[in-house]
Amino acid sequence: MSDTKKKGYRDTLNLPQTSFAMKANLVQREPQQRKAWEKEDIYGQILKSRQQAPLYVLHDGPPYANGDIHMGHVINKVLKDFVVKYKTMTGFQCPYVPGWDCHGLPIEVKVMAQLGEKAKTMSKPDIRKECQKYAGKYVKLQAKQFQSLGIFGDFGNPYLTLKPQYEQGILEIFAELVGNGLVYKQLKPIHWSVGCETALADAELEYKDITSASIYVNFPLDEPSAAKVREMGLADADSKVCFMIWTTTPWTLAANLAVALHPGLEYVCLCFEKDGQKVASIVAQARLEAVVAAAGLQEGHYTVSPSRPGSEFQGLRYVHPFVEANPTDKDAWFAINETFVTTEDGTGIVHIAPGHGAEDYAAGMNNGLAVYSPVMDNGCYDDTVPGWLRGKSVLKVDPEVNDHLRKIGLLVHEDKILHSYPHCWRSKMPVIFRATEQWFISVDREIPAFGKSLRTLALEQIGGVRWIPGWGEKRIRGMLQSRPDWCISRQRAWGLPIPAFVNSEGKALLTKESVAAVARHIGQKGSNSWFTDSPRELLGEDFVLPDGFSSEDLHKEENIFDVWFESGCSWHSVAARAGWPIPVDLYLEGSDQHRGWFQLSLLPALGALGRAPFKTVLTHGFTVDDKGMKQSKSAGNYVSALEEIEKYGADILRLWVASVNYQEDMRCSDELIGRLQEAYRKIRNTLRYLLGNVDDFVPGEMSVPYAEMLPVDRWAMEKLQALIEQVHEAYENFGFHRVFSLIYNFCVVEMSSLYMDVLKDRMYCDGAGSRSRRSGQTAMQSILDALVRMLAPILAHTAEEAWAAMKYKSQEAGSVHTALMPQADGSIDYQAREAGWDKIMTLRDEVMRVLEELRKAQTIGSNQEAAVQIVVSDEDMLAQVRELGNETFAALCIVSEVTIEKGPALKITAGKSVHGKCGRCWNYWPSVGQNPDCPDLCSRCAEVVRG
RNA sequence: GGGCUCGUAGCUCAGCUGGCUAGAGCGCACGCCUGAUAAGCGUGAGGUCGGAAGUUCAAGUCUUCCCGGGCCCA
Repeated sequence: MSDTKKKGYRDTLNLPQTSFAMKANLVQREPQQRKAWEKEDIYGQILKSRQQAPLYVLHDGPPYANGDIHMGHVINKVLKDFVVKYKTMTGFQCPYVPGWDCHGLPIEVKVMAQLGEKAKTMSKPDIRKECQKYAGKYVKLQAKQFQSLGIFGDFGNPYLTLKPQYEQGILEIFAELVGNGLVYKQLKPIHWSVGCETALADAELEYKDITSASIYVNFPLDEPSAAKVREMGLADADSKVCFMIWTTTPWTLAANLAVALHPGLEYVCLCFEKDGQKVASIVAQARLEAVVAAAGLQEGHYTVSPSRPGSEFQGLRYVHPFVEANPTDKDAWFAINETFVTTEDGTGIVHIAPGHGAEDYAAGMNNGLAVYSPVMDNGCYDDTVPGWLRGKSVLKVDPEVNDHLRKIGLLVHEDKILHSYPHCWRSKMPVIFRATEQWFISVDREIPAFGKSLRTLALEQIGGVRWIPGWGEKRIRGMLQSRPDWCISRQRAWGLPIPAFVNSEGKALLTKESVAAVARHIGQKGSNSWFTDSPRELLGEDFVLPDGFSSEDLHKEENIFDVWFESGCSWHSVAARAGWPIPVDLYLEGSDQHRGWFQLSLLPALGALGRAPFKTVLTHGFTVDDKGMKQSKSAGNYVSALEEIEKYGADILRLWVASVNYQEDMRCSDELIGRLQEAYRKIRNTLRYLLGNVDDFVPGEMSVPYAEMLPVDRWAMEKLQALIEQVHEAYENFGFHRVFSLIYNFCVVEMSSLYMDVLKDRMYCDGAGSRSRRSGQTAMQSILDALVRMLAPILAHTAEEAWAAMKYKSQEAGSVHTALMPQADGSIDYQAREAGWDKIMTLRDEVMRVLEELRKAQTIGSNQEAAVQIVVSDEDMLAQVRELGNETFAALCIVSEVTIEKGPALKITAGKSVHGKCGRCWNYWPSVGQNPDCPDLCSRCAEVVRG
């Protein structure tokens, strides 16, 4: 056998040819691509190319500058990148300035730990410098990691909350809030971290289950009050009358100033004997059973008095169990009425310590109590408590308090309770409620300029924001309705100082003008200058001090802002400063930010401008493991983002992000991500096949107009138009997983298994320049060109690679990312032919089933060996196939021959073709052997080979 | 404990305002091809739509309860 014979006619075929490799090699190839992008400043180029275009601003929420990036970051940043790249490709100028949250406890705690003992001898500015170094390190690290995902943005000039200009922006907004009367200082119980010695924001709390003491305590009434209760007929003359309270925080009893009863609930005296003494404990009737059970009282060993409403007990006085003299300058130790008292647990009588609880505080305000908090920063009692408690840590003192109560006979019952309790996110220690002087932003004070409170404004304005998904509005509304005033002060070093001064009388200086003055100074010299410069320098020489203040008697406070206030001003410090209109177009973060950044950006913007900072808020869910459970390093079901990127490449991760519905929890594991490789390969091979078949095609001069294309090519064009429209709609609605499934299904179903397979004969075997081949190439070129552009936002690297491999493109664009999205060709009415094609495809499916039978019987191997006879009853189907023509339908089924006739029922029979096999195209056609010059070829191939 | 939210084949998703025997792709099984070849094609098997009750002529689709996730809070 000669060499040519062995090779057959292979060399005479138009086989696919392309530089676009089948093997992606993403891990090697992608970094090169990114280097090229960086070299040509792709981000700058894109913006330049859109200078005159309308603006679309996605304002980045700043991640915390700490640690490596994780899957949460990947999802968030990749989704943002989808939006930015897509919007860019629809003709918008779409800047993306990434940012980092740089101040705050996590960094300070880490740095302090690193410094160890050394920290004690260091000044605040020196510690802050260490923190700054630390933040800078992680900004660089994360920026690099984000970019390794193929994200475009102004990474050379990100926004950092520690930059002087950013800080100035925060203070400018703060000045507005001060000017609008929203900022006040007050002694108020707040969550206090004993471990970190600072106030904590709600967002800094973690809830954990712990076991606490659960105690029932008798508070004996003083004699006149006890007499009144006896007069009410509730207690015998010889019994000790008490209020029975229940608490899970015995240490707060030292700060007790009152007990609260519900005015509308019925109360009774539970009379029993304790330590030989007759006791009459007042408790809510509804809690009687529970209290009896807790106290372990046996049937017959107690009696219950008639009931009286809580309102009748108001004003009755009691003796504090162990504090001898009222430590406050206001009245204390009497019964008050409060409607927050419930009968869900306890005794229906609530011990009130206004310095140690939110409701207690409110109750204290209502009833003229002092805000008494005998606990120091370190969580130990101060000197105003009884001697046996002084200096002791409130976190450890509960057993002692209980013992003491037991000794003096007032402890009715002691138990343990397992409940969820707030802990400090950094020190992991239980948090206490403690009254301290803090700065607050009021959500209920009316703002004169707007005639409404922040809360009212917020509730109004969120209706005008587009929330995706829609329930986001419900969620934030609920939070806004119930949120307390915003405690914005922290007692730490690493942050932006609250620019308040005090004089030696304790009077605070904090006005719109003073804040604005300090803002200018800090904008120039950074926030470290607060610690190094004098008040006069900070305010500026020309600042006129208000009455009652002098430069000589002016001291700087050392509170810093809650970091949420800092990031909550980014719309001003970043977007407004860049000249972008507020509200910006889009905020896009995890759904936890309804409480965090969304809400805490909304409030400053409303307080300063009276309007929301965003038009649209899009949220995504969180990654869970493959069983739907929360991921954690300790549970071992944690997926490392960096490892995944390194293992599969960025485009696989991007494709994974696109493939899942981000509005819900996203199941994530190495295996799940790995599976996307297969989808990727299918898409890549589709592009490769199309590229390979249009390699010799010059659009324009070789193009065949749609109307003159072969039917199957028109079908492909029609499918493409439908795809373009659907993909467009999906992108516009941020439905990336719909984009993915549309494109992926198109590649698998319409292209790979049908169109590309069917067209092989024509593309490979027809004359290279034949009209029929050009018809197919015209369609393929359009499909390729559109597909690459539609994929670009998702497969950022691969689309660029394919774009580069395309010899001809529809647009003059060096990078696919500067190109525009394809638009459906309005002249192609893809819906008109749909029903007809459905019939044809249904018939094709039937043929496939019959052929499969033949294959099973080993009558044929490939479809080309078969000849098919079809009897059709459906008139419409018959008409459709006739219109298409037998030969075309045969080609569509990739069989050699088809006959079709009308009959009573659908019947398909098939067998091995009786004709000879063409040595070139492998079809079994009647024309094989008819040409004596080429006895082993069909007439078509003979013609092509002879040229 | 409260607010919001999710639960359709092994996986990722469709199933609009309730209406034929619940769909797709992947994966899987079994074949085919060897001129897209660490590719390509075909056929097939997989679901009591988390569970229970109810409304209705009719429920994956509405109501209630329960179970199990997630985020946020207490």
